[in-house]
Amino acid sequence: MIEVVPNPVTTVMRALADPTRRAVLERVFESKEITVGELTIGSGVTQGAISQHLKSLKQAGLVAERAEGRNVYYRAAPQGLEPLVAWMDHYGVFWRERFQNLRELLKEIDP
Amino acid sequence: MIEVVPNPVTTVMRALADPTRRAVLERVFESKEITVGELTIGSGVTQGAISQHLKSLKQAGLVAERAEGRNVYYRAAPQGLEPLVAWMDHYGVFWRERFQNLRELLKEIDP
DNA sequence: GATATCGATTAGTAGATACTAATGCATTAG
DNA sequence: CTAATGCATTAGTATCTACTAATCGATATC
Repeated sequence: MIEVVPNPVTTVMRALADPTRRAVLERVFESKEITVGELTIGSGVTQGAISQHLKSLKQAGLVAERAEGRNVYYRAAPQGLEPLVAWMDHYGVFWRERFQNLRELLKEIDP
Repeated sequence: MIEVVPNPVTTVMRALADPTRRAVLERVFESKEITVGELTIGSGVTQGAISQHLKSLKQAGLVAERAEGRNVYYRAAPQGLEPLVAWMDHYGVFWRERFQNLRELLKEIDP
């Protein structure tokens, strides 16, 4: 089954399917902004590999970038996860399972 | 970065990353129960391929099976998506984005 | 019992993908 | 101006993956 241009769900899922890449994304999510060099440290792979992963993540719409001098700062783009949320939503799993948590959360935020 | 046994998030994401396999899962989700033969029809791939995809999905905990005679009936196992939900939950994306929808949904269910 | 059907499994293959090492291009520092 | 740093990109490689075609075991049908 050929998809000439993969649909957004596929793109996002594929981006998240690799543990190294997901680890990169998680670090981006946890920091307000982070450079490629910082991401490389402790990643276990080379700087080139990190740049490649960031490219995938950017294409998937999961991160955004800002160049400043010779550094490039990456930041999270959580809207990129929307296709995934929509997919799960459609298959119903979500609300039913998380219902209780939800209710509590709503109370906390707006009692 | 080696993961001898891939963690559950990776397993689930990988299972969902392939469009053909995801299409199979979607059909399982939409039917109460469905056989391998039925899934093969209109899938665009061979019966062998479908069996292989079902194996992945089963390993990911996304489907369950029941043999009856020479047929095997597959059904959805939505709890298999829990690792994905948990992952998204942890990175916060979920609630913030869906907040409005949520609120409405809650009202409908329990006004 | 012989034959057909269902589904899993296997071997083989083409293409994808995650990585490294090397290089190139800016930008900053000396 | 020259050297060093930060990041992207490229070419090359090993491994993984999605598929087919073929086969096998089990169950059902004739």
